Amino acid sequence: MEISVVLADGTERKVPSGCTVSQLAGMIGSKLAKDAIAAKVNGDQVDLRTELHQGDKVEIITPASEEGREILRHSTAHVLAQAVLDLWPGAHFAIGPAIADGFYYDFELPNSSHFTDEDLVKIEARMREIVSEGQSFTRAEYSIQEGLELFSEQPFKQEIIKKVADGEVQDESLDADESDQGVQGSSVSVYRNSSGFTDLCRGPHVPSTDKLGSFKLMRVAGAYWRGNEKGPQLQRIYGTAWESDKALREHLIRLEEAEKRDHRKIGLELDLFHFPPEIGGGLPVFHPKGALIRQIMEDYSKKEHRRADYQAVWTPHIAKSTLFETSGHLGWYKAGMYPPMEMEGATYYPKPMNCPMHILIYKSRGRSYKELPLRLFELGTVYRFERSGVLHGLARVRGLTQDDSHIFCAPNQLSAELARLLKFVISILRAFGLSDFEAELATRPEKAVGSEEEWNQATLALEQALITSGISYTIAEGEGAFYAPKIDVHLKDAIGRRWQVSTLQVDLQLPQLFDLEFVDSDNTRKRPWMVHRALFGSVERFFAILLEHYAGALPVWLSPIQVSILPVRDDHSQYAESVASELKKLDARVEVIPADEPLGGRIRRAKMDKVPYVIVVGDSDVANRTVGINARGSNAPERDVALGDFVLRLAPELEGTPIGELND
RNA sequence: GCCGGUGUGGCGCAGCUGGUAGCGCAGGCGAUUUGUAAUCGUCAGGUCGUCGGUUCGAGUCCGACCACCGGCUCCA
Repeated sequence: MEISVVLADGTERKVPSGCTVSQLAGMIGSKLAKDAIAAKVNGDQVDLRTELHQGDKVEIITPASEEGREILRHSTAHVLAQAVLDLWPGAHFAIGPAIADGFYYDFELPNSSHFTDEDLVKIEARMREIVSEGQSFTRAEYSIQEGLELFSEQPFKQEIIKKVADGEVQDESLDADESDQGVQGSSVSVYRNSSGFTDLCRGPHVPSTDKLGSFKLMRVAGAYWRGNEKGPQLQRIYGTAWESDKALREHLIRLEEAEKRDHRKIGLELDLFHFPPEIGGGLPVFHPKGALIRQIMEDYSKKEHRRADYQAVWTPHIAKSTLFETSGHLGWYKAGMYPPMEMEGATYYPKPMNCPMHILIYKSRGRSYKELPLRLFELGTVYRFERSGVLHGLARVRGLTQDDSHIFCAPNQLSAELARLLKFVISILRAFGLSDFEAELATRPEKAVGSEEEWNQATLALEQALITSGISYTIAEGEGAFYAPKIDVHLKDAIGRRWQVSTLQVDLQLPQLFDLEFVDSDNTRKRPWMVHRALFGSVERFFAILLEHYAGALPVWLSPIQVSILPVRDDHSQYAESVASELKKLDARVEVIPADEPLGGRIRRAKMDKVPYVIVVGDSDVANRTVGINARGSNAPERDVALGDFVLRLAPELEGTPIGELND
């Protein structure tokens, strides 16, 4: 008896009935048979041992593919669990999914002991033994009851099984980690190795551990069970796994490259900022070059906001508790606020957000519909009491400056305003050379103020704006701020990392809490809607993103020093100065480095400072009014370029900042 | 905040099982005047994160705290 199956390329193939995926792979080619680790049959991932049926669409999965690597990583996570359970009898294991570039597994060790870095070495050695033993992975199905018995010593596995069995959650509402764990409706699937190690798992897995091996355990970390801070804290081991040693090596090199881009490291090397412990964690000081870059960013932001009809305002850093009581911050955001200060019988708090202050400006007098949308803008510095463990260079600090604005508009203006705003966001981010965006629409969280209907209204307006703008977005259920749904704009930097930058929030609460109103054209009083928005997110975080995106080599217009001029000998310094003053006419930031050190050393230093143009001038340049140009990123100097030509070349780069695209 | 790790001159590091700190770069000074990624010499600089403890003696051992790194949770 023969059946026919359809291969990935669409061709049909006759195979004997009862044929497995693995056998099919063998018929297609011996290399494929060797490489195959799993397959996709009619869209579902399955093991190689799976029997084929008439009409099945079959796609063989090999390691060097996204799906293949995911399976490798998942299987390697199982080997990790097996190794840990071997080495720590009585250990409990929880979940162990594949993640980007690798995998992890969560454990609870006996006597609440912890893994150390040395343990990783031992575990990895044990894992390599398991791999070399070539243990097979075999799938089996059990009833819920059998599953509970099988894992009677494993409370976390039991919890996973029970949670679904009790109907407490629907399968589709499980988060990705848990839905990988092999519980579906009334049965559980488990994978058993030939050694006897058994894990709850949906699969598929590689047929045998000897398909694995290009992996490395990276680190241990604490992780809460089910992400619940109040629940038990487990010991998580992270690892990375690849289809080949070469791919593994390349990944490790990529990590090293990423490390070199770390803004904290670059900040130190380029002398931009630091975090004095004397001041306190998460509170940076900006050195002259860093402050200059900041200033350029801020100046650009201010200019563009003016062009987009925002009005600059300025507000203080602290306010009485009553303000934050009215705004609700003391009710909802107290944990994020710095502790209060008592003064003359009043209690003052450093502001965690600028909105209440901007609202007071709105309220300072009656407002007419003619003024709306009213856009108040401030580079507002706020203080947030971030928990010590979350601080991360400039990307997560306790004192930050937001390019913050609050827009007050009539309800019927909202969607046009949001669409305009998204366009503005994109134009600003693009001006900084960032172009890979994705938005997230964050909806009502569990803990929220305001009625469901209001939330729906606001969320709808945001979604409408997203659709109009054409920017791709996903919905983040329940991720909104307590007072408002929001659009968060994420961007991808040069090496593919995601950062959250801009945020747009439609707030229906604060206008009510502060009883805001405007007089409409029909002479009735109406409540405005309010939009909170920050485009950089925070100046500090955006600064960090730029440094990492450009690996410190900022575009010319953002570079603190744009041109270094190096006279070859002392007697060229007069000419060097004249070149400098020529460039300064263009507002270029120029330095002349005197010839009291050999040229090679001075060039090296300027290059390491990532100066965009290193100019060398010597005898022939003095004679002919030329320069030697070393452009950043090029290792071939250009000699004898006419000074005038260099000026023409530099001028547009100094401008750098594209004019914003907003002109409605 | 929680789990693991780290903390030696401005920066990068060495300092073995406890016997009172070294190197390179950077910095000062002097010499060198140099055509494309490190000129030579010389000088100075550290109560080894802080506080407490063990010890005849602690950078080395113990404890607490602070800061940082990697995660978790949270978030601009």
